[in-house]
Order: sequence, then C-alpha cells, then structure tokens
Amino acid sequence: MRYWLMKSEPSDVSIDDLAAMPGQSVAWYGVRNYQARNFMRDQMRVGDPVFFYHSNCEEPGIAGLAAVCKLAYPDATQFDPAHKYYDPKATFESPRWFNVDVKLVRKTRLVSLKELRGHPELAHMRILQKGNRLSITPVDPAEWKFITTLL
DNA sequence: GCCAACGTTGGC
DNA sequence: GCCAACGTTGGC
Repeated sequence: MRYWLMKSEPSDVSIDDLAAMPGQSVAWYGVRNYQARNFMRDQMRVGDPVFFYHSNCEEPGIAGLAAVCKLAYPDATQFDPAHKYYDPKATFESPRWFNVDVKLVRKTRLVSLKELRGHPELAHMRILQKGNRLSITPVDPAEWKFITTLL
C-alpha cells in the first residue's frame, strides 16, 4: 500500500464538493502530466490512502482524507473534442491519459501549507520543495503518520 | 537530439 | 495579477 497526496483546486472540486457527490466519490480526470499519470496508472491500488489537498486558492493545504476507490482507466475527457481536456493524439485503441476514482474518507481541519512548512519532520515532502508543481505525489509512510497526528 | 519559445502551475 | 519553476513542443 502506498500513500498519496492529490491536489485539487477548490473552485473545481473542493472537499465539500466531494462530500456532496453521489457515493462521495469523484473521477480524477484531467491530469495531463506523464509523471502524475504514471502514478495513477501504474502504482495506485484500491484502498490507497490519499490526502485531499486544496491548491491555487486562498489558503492552500490538506483539507481531508480520501482513498483510491477504482483502479485507473482511460480518462473519458481526452476523447471529447468539445472538452477542454480533449487530446487529439489520444485514441480509444491507444489512450494517453488515465484516471482513478477517489472517495471521501472524512473531511479534516485544514492543515495549511504554512503549517506543514513549520514541521521539520516534513522538510522533505515533495510539495514543500521549491518549484514543485506535480499534482499527484507519493507520501512517505512516516510523513503520513506524522500528519495524521495533526488532524 | 538540441534548445528556444511557449504554456501551465500554484504560491504569494 | 505577478512570476519562478518546470514541462512540452517543434524547428532545425
């Protein structure tokens, strides 16, 4: 089992939006970065725990706990010419983009980016490194454990 | 295969 | 809105 952190812009899907969805689950479509895709396609398994992270917003940070609830499958939006995530180079025979589904475990208090930066135990977290832009990152088990004690 | 130009991410 | 950092594209 691996631990993950997945970024979502609350203006797109917030933790409250997730809580309001049927089955409290969502397809993590729209990832158009190969490294993030590979994490979903090759490494994520049903049940893997996820930090649901709010990015590009007033107060970025971890907003809840979630879990992978469906193995990766082709991202439907890549085939839809009307969709902003359409990819003309993708075909049904050879899809380029994949996504898992993620379900809510529980909303937590917001552990802000600022707060995360304040803990030396988390100094090596990927999202805290300068220039990091990856929207899906693995979380070290020790870091996962430490953060859950903050919730 | 190099690399300049361009587009995107995301904190601030 | 700014802009640093980084990924992708495409001409050569």
